[in-house]
Amino acid sequence: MAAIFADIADLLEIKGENAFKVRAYRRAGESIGHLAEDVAQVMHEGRLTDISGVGEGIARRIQELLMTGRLAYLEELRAEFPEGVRRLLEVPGIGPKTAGRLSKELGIGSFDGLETAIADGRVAALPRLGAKTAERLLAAIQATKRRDRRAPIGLAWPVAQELLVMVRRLPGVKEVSTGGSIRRMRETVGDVDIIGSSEDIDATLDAFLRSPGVASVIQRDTRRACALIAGGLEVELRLCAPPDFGVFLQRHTGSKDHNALLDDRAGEQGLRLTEEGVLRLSDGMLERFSTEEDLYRRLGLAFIPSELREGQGEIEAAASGSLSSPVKLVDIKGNLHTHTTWSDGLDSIEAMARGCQARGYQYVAITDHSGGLGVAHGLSTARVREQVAEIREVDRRLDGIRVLSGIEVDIRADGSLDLPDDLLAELDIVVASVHSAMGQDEDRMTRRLLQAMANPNVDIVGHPTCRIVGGREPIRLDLAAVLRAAVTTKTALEINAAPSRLDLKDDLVRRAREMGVKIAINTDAHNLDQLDFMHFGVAVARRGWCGAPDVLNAWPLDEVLAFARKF
DNA sequence: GCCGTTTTCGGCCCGACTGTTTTCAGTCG
Repeated sequence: MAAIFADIADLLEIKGENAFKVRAYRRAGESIGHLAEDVAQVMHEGRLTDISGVGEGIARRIQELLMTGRLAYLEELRAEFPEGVRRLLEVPGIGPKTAGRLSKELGIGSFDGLETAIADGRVAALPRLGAKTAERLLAAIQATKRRDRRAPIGLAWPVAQELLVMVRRLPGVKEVSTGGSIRRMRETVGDVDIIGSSEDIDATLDAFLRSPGVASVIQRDTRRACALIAGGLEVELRLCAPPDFGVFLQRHTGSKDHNALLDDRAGEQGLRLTEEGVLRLSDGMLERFSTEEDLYRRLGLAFIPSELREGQGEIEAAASGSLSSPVKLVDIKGNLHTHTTWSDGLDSIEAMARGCQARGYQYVAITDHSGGLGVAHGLSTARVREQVAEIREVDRRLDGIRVLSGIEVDIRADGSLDLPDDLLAELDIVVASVHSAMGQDEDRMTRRLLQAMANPNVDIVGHPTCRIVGGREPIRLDLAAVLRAAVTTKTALEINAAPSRLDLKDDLVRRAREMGVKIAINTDAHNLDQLDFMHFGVAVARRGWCGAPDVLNAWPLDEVLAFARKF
């Protein structure tokens, strides 16, 4: 439904409709996409217009969609343009106006059609579109065609950390931070934004563009440099004067929605936010802020952590003082999903346990695969018992960390588990996960998960939706039913911190949390290095508004074990 | 099309850049 409203917004924009009407549809779509509950439920309870950005008109559209599965309005809009116009918007340099003219005047609705029209000169002949623009568009189409999709955070984040170190050493630099979507820890990023302050902006930008990591320069402005770095990631460095860093960083962290709402709030207070500072409309004075904390305070708000800045109620919460502190990496006391050489991991039980100890954890559960997963050398009943003996032995030998016995037991296609109940009952922690028959329909898949959760030995559902970021769609689930069952059966749902999974994803985490579901943030590490994935999972939990009390492995060990016993 | 302890009508973020113009429309972030 969110995609449908985004579709409508694009088409209205191409059509040249009132820009605010366009924005209304777009905002409504985003609200629905982030909704923490089922839209149908909201409709049945007559609360559609409670959704921010949804009024009478859009509520009617939602209703039509839910009742009939279709939307006449969208179909009419689509009929006005060649199919595929929206794709033209993906080409940098083509906005709604150009897309509208290309489709209306030349009947273009595809990249290929546009390429042909550029080649035979029809594009350059349009008023206000010269030969130079046509040439630029041709290059842009070709780039778009072979463009890699957004970079996964797992790839971009380490690069950003290296860039921060590099930029910090450049001449003139005072402060440096990531900005944009990478600072908000979205699961994918379009580019890596680095935001800094410098006493000599020109010199810093020059030095940046000359540094060895920079492969080619895309653009250089007075306060901004954009470059491709080795590996193909695009990096944008933006700089301001040191006294303005707070406002500058805030502006360039976004999100767009968050900033727009913050602008509204500033407007209500007779202020206007700019890149340089806060403009008092009463006397035209500019207030400058070197820290974000001071800026938010000036607007009467508690500080809003960057991961929460998506325009999804965080400003209201910060205003009313109800924004609770999100969980931090240092709150994490253990890791409840790890693999070793006993199944498909690369390091021993002892090595993984020591690795967790080195990361400051108080406990770790060793959870290798069960037998059904042939490819992963899953453990049979006999091998589980052998492994438990070794786990107990390592636990005795190591001081300062508790090593728990566990398993990642496979949930079979029929919902039964891959190991007998009496064996599972002997283990400290049981993670149950789906690894096969992922194409099942919603009904069957939901029953499969509910059956697994109903088993009192199951403590955590691993990677609950089985999605792969940029790779595999999530399994089909009645999520509301799964969340309800998680509460009643005292089963935690996992945030799998592996950056390729990040499953549950942020908006589902928020929904789960609101229903009182406990979350376990686990690395699912298959080697020592992957133990460092934890912070990605913590970021997802923060984006899902989880505090430490919501996170099972932020609890002391005795409470975790009590939860697992389901008292 | 949405929204409201300044408003139920009149607002809704904005500055920089680019190419095509000769003062500005369109795109981008």
